[in-house]
Amino acid sequence: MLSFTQENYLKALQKISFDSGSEEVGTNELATALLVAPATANNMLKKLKDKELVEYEKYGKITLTTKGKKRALDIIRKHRLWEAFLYEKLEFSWDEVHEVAEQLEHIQSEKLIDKLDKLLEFPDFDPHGDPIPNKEGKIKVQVKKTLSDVPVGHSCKMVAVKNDSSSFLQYAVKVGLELNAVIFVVSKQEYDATTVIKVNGKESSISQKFAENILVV
Amino acid sequence: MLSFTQENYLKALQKISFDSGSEEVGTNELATALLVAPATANNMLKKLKDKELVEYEKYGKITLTTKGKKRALDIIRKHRLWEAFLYEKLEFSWDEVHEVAEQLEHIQSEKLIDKLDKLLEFPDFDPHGDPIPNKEGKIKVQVKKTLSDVPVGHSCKMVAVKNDSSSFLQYAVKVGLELNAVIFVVSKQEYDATTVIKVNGKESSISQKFAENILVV
DNA sequence: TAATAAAGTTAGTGTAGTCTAACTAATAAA
DNA sequence: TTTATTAGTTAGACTACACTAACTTTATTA
Repeated sequence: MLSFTQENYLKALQKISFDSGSEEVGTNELATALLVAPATANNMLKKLKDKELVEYEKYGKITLTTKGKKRALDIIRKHRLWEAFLYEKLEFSWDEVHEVAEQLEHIQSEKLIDKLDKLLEFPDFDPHGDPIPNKEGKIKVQVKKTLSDVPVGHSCKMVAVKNDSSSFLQYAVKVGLELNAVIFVVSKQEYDATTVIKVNGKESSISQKFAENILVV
Repeated sequence: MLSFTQENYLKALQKISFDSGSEEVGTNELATALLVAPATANNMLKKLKDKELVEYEKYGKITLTTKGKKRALDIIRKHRLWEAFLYEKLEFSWDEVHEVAEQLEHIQSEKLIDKLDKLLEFPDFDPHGDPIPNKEGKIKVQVKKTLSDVPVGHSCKMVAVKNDSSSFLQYAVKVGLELNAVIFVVSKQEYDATTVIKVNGKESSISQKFAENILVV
């Protein structure tokens, strides 16, 4: 049985290694992600090693074991299914789902998750466009590029965001962006790549930085 | 902010005083209900007193303050709404809802509960027939008698159970009983009040003890 | 390659919630 | 009304998770 806290450590490890594209994670990196002191993370790592959830030697890098990865993906699955539920069934907005799902992901009940999955008709992606792992931990991949890659005069469909911060999400909502929104690229500034887009007939000007955080197909 | 554990203490206090019909609760009684040692309960009581959630003097009885009672009813509200959700929307059976609701009741999000309430169309009772307090902690009462009070030859409708143990609930399911089931009292033994009932055309013989735990109108 | 900076570890503390063992107060029974 | 029983309390210890301060190892860079 894993504690709440231990589940969060596994999830953070999976998220960091996924985001960085590397299996190996450092202690400080983990501590920063979890907003704890490095000593705290170090301490927990010993326990996770005893439980054979991580591979880790003194002064070395941390990797999840197969078992650890399975558990982490299971938590991520629950998190994203709950996000989908809040968005689809309870009228939560895009930027509100994450916080509540952080709590709901720790509920222990296989039946609950299976039924939720069924109620939502087995979704492959959550409201942020992130893939929902299936029961075996398999993830559907979708080829994505960022909005900044789309040439002037072309259209695309938004499928995900790279950034979960609520300020980012709220700004996205403001310019009319939501999952599956159709975006037309009107023009692009040569100098700093500031882009004018049209969403639902409404034109907005967005920075390159913002465009790089919008994933499209 | 209350911890998980502290919420459970408040809920237990409310439940005990409701069940016994008296405001006053003893330390051992509380400890027994929570499956902890009396010393543990005593220890926690001091903290709850500091937070002005309970009234309590050394060697005296425990009562919830207005503030404590409000918090307790809020948790009970959440518990019962989740039970209703699991039963109505996720195909959980009668005897499965309690365990999962014990976890879900601690989720912190007013919006979540309001939306859940709306999704369920503002129910007054949970799947066990227990009343769901409204946002202000008000409870709808329903006049109830037990199945053992119904005379031979009469019918009644089941609205609640007095006992939540899973063995009891499973036996209830076995004889065809569920919320709103129509029960016809076929006959009653003079000696020990063993009763024969008919539910959905199926006859079963039940003990007096069992009949006393079924609430009907 | 030696000095410095960054990353990681250890030791010692604190808080929340739990326990057992030993005690005291209140209540019931002889 | 004295004694026995039950209820409640205190003291001390343990585990999980967090911290800070001081230290060690590894990596960087001058």
